[in-house]
Amino acid sequence: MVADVEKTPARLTAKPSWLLTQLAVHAHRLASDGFGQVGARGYHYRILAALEEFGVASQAELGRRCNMDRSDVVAAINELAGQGLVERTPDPEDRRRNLVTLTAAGDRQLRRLDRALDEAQEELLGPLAAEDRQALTRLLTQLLAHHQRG
Amino acid sequence: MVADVEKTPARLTAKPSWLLTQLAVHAHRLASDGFGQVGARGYHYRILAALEEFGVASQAELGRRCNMDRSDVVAAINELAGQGLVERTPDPEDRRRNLVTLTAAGDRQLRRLDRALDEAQEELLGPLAAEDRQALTRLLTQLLAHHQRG
DNA sequence: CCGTTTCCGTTGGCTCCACCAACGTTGGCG
DNA sequence: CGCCAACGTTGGTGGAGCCAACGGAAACGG
Repeated sequence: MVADVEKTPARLTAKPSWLLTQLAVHAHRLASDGFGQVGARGYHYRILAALEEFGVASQAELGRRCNMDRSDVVAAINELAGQGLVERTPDPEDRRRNLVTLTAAGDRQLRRLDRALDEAQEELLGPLAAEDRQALTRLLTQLLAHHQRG
Repeated sequence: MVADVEKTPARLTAKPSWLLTQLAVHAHRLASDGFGQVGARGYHYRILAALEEFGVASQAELGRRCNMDRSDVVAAINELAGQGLVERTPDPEDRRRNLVTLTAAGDRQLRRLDRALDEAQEELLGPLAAEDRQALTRLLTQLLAHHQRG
């Protein structure tokens, strides 16, 4: 048993974009598993979080806040409303808009998802010291901010 | 023009997993655009890179090296072979296997993709100083290594 | 030696996330 | 008023990561 390591090409492992996307796969899997155990996905969490933090909002607003396409917001809200986690009512002051509100059940679900995500977070950062976690967060935040403008 | 910033929820922006996956979206888009201009996608690059670095390999080997599912390797190699970038021949010493070889055209394509990816890389890391790039790479590598064992 | 287990390639299917185009409705503005 | 912009909705695309199942082929164990 020579082990035959089967390493992945240096061309890949050397590129930050590879590291980033591969690690994102793990991050996504961890978060997804946590969400899945509560019967939700990423899109649902994003919307619930936005509603909790900023209150009632139109679907378009939610899309902009959560970095989601309008059409995906529609689908996600259909599902959330179907579970009674969210209410969709026409805006009397602008009949183009729908006002989306967080229900009490939605708030409870959000808290469950928060717990699940926190666990995923711990597992993701696993071996990193607090100092390293902070450095990583800083660098990622900096880069993300840059790419959201340009 | 009040700008109406429409910030994204702190619940999201505070989590490394959010930063990671969102930034990965940008990274993926940059790389994908580059690849697309040469008529390829990520899976193609991975396989060409593995072949160049380690030489002839079976499909299963390629899958393990590039972190791809066997079935996805099949599809990617169909496409690469269709473009003459790769050759698939049965292994005379193990009739279960196919041996995949990089052609001269494949090698040229790989170099084109390398250039495209290097540009994407530059754009991705944009505002980061060399020191920060190094730190980021180190942290990501460390985390990725951890998650590929467990 | 034969049966079981493992490996390989292939087909077909699924989910999530990110997008895009088009349409009808509605508001706002020149 | 007429035009344009915004909104919600429908329907569709594509990449990437998976999983289940199959038949053929090799390896292994009794």
